[in-house]
Amino acid sequence: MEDMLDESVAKWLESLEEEFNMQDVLFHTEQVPLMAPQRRATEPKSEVRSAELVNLLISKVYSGPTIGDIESALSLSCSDDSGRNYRSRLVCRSALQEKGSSTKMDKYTLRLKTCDNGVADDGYKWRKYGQKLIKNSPNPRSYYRCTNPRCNAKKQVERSTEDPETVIVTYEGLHLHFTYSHILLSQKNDQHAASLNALKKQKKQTELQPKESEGQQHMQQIAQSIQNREQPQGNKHLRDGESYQEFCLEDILLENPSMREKNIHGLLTDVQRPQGMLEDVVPLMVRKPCSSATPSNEPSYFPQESSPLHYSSLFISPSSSQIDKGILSSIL
DNA sequence: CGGCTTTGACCCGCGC
DNA sequence: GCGCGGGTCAAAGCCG
Repeated sequence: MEDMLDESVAKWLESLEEEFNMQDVLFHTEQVPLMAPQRRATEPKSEVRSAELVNLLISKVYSGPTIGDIESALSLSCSDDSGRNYRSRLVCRSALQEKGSSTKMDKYTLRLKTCDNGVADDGYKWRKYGQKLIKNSPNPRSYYRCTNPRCNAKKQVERSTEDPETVIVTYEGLHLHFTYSHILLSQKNDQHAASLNALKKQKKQTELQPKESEGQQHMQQIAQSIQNREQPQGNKHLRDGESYQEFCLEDILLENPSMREKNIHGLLTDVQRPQGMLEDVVPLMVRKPCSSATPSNEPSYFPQESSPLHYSSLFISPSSSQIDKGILSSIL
C-alpha cells in the first residue's frame, strides 16, 4: 500500500518536475524568472527527501500560490520599473524582503492607482475596524478585516504622500474562501436545467475523455451539490458575511476531501473560471485594476475582462502556464 | 434593525 | 522603566 503510494507520488512528482521544467523553458526566455527557484533539473531525482515529498504533496494539494510564488510574481511585476504608465503598480516590498518575524511572512504591500476617486473592488468584503494617523504622514491609515469569520485576512490602506492618487495597500494573511465575485459567477452559470444536461453530456464525454473535463465535472458536481442542498439544516448555520453557496461549498468540501483536491485543481485548470487561488492573495483590483472604471486608452497592465485571455490569476498552474505567459507578456 | 464606519481608548512591541 | 508609535478594540453613531 505504502509502496504504491510512494510509487504514484514519485510518478506524480516526476510529471510535476516535467511541468516545472517546461515552465522554466517558457519563462526563462524573459529576463526575470517568474517562479520561485524550483529544484534544479540537474538534481538527481533520488535525492528527493521525504520531507520534500511531503511539502510538495501538501503544496500540490493546496495548489495555491506559495509565498515564494507571490514574492516572485510581485518582484517580477515591479522589476520593470522603466516608467511605463501602468494603471496599477506593484511595489517591490514583499513581506519576505522585510526582515521581519515569521508572522510577517504573509504580509505584502501593493501600490495602486485609485480609479475615478472610487474604491476599486478587490472581490472581497472588508470591514473597517480602525483608522490611525501615522507619524510623518498627512494621510491616515485605515485598517480593514475580511468580513468572512473564517478568514483572518486583513489589509491596511493608506494614501501615498507622494501621489495622492495612489493608495498603498498592505495585505496580511490569506483568504480561506472564494471571492464574492466568484460565488456570484458560479450563480450565474448555475442554471439548473443546463447544468443537468451538461452533467449528462459530460458523463458521456468523460467515458471517452476521462481526463479533459475532469475539472469542469467536479465544478459541476459541486454546483450540483449546492443546488441539491436544502437551506441550512440542523445545527449548521450560516455565519456572518458568508453566502449560502459559500457555506455549502465549504460544507461539501469538508465532507468530501477528495473533492476538495479535485475541485481545487478544477478551479485552477478551468480557464472558464477567471479566478484562481492567487486571487486570495493578489486581489482583483490588482489583477484587474479599475474594474469599474471607465474604459481607458492607457496601456493596460492586466487584460480587461473582454480580453480573450479572460484569466486574471498569476498563479502558476502547470496547465495554465501558456495563459499566464500571455498575461506576463502583456505586462512586460 | 443590522451592518457598517468613526473614533477615542487601550494594548503591546520596540528603542532609548 | 518609560515613552512613542502602530495595531486593535469597542462603543456610539450613521445609513439603507
